[in-house]
Amino acid sequence: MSLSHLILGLLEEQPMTGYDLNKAFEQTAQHFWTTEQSQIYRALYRMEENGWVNVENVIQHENPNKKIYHVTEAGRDELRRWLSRPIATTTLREGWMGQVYFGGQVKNSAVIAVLEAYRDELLRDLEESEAIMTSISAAHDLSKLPRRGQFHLLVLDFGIRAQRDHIRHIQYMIDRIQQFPEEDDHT
Amino acid sequence: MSLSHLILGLLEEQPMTGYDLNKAFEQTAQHFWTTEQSQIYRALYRMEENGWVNVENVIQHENPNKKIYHVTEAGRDELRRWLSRPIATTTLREGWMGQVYFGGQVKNSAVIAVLEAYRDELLRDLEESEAIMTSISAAHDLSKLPRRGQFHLLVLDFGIRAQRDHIRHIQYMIDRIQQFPEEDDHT
DNA sequence: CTTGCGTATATGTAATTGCATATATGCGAA
DNA sequence: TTCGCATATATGCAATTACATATACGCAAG
Repeated sequence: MSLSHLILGLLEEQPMTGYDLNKAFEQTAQHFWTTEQSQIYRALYRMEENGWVNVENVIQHENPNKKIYHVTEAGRDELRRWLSRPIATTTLREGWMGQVYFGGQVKNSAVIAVLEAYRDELLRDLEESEAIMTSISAAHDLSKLPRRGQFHLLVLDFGIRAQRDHIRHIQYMIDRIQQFPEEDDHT
Repeated sequence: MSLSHLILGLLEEQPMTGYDLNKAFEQTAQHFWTTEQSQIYRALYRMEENGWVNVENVIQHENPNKKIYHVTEAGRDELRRWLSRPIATTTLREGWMGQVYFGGQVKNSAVIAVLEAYRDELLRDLEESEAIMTSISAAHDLSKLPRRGQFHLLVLDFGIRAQRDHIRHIQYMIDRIQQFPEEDDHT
């Protein structure tokens, strides 16, 4: 259950509410983890049960009351344990590769169309990431970022590099498929 | 529920049993999809309910009886629909990136150790894939593979290229982290 | 004065998953 | 003859997920 760990990481940097966490996932962590808003609240509930976080109730007047979550000592321990744990081999679930793998069952042009649309979508994502990177570079002296920020930026940088390669490889596949026969040669 | 579609793809190429499908996933499809044996049987049950497949009961004497699954016309339709469907944006769940993202909360050496172990594991996987590719190249005249096989090989090739880049990027991160300060500079 | 938006937390529910376990056959090795 | 292995199918169960929906406050625009 890694969602709890990611939340732990975010809360350790800055105590916040479920609502804030959701925004953080949409913005900051979007490059490696997507989740539903409802999962965040359920995870926070479990984490509180585990004693990883505790709640500060804040009464507000201009907005609904809110609950700010703080990491406990036990939570910090768990976070550090997770951070040093060998990376769990992610369960591979790349359905799109299946769509190429079985491409022999439709026309080349169908596979190519699917891959081109995918490539274009990835390109849009890439441009977004690059824009974020550009705006960070403009706003900060990168060499003077706090240590924490250097790790954040490293992940963003990795994401951009990986995405570029990924797009390149998709294009490579498109080019290759263009040379595939439409039907088997039965000579 | 993409598992059913992958099963559909495999069965369309060759009718087989749940047991065979499990082996196919372990061997052939390992590069883009991992699943539990139990999920395969449950998926087959659902697919039968949907009318995507039907069952041929085979009585055996040297081994337990088995059920060979065949794709129906409805299943073929569904398969072709899936193959031409826009690629669903995979839910990102790269927990390991979180381990780097929050690396500021442990020592550089801890993050590096985690990444080095990950890199080595990826290298072992890569070598396996390359060995498979080599043995296929040795056994077949690649230019004379049936169309279906060309798609299979393309995916394997893509997997190898992506894996190589991935390892390269992991190494890049390691090199970068080696230059990170151990603590923030409070001058 | 009512409609929509941003803030804020939460539940309902069906599907799906991971992981463990049960069951059964026949073969070959110790 | 007993043990393990490959073959073969299946269930139990808790955890987790996706997706939809409910609730509620205060502000600003029309």
